[in-house]
Amino acid sequence: MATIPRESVREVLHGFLAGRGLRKTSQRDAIIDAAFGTTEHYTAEQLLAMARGIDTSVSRATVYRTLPLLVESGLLRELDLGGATKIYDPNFLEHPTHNHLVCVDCKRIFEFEDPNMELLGNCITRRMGFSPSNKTVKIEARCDEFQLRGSCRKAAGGAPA
Amino acid sequence: MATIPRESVREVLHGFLAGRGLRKTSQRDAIIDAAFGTTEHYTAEQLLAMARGIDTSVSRATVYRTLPLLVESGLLRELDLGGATKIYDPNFLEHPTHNHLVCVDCKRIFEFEDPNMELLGNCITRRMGFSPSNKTVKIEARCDEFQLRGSCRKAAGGAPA
DNA sequence: ATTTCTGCAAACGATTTGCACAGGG
DNA sequence: CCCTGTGCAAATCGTTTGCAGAAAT
Repeated sequence: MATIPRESVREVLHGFLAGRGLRKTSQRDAIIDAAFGTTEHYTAEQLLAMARGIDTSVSRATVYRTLPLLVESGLLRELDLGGATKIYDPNFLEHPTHNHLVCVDCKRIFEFEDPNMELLGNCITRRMGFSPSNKTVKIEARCDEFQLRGSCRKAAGGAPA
Repeated sequence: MATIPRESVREVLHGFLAGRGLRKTSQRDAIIDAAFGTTEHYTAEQLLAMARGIDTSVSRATVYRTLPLLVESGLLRELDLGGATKIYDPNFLEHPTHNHLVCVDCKRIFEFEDPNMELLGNCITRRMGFSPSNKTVKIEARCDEFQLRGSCRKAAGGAPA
């Protein structure tokens, strides 16, 4: 669960921005560092708080304007897990094909990676006459331990919703 | 692709409402008939239009208040396909485990059903110490035909986004 | 110098809600 | 009758955007 060196992520993004004629700014750097300085999921609002911890001048608007850039760069992934707000996941760099299980009891999000799921998705897509571009699997499930004990200790690996 | 007889869907929902101490009203009936009188996907706004085609007195608020009931009854499924608005899918009655492929070229939504996907999802869930409750697979993909010809005829089976 | 960025605050759009009356049981 | 359901319009809430000044190239 090690974080990717901030430096290299920054460099990649600086290249991405340059390629689009976009500029390198201190606010964007703060947002980038905040976005990839954790392996937890976060919302736009939470990212704003984290970025402000690095540079107090970062505004909400800039966060909302920067997030789509990070997503388009391919380094950050946007998740639609059902709630009203979008959730961002910085872990696709390390685990490009992982997916999510949401516990309906405690609402925590657990990540999983499964090569069979990946292969099967590709097969189905091709069989339908398409070329795979992006696959999203969301599993909602009840925690067995929670059912038995009324509480669970699965905290490790899971992020609160 | 036949629609389930409206009558039986209505009866099931009347039972569901009664079980909760909720009442049968003409507006709810219009919304139910509209919701299950098609196999196309729709948004809340589109359902409002369809319901008004049956009973002009149906209001937007009632549609928004009724939709969660239909979803909770298990007859209607809410989809988060990435857009700003939620999409509703009345086809889970006939195909309880189907999933969706969204064409990134034409934005159309195609449904598919695959028993292996179903089994694999269950396996992964159990392996993680959970009991499956609900699985959602969304595949975004490029249409091969569109890539070659610049247009495609896959309309059949697909609903426009 | 030229353009892109930024913060602010107002605008937006889908959805939710308070209210007073209508209507089901 | 009692209590839930309804339409209307206002309120919410996450997100987007117009603007004028600030900063990067």
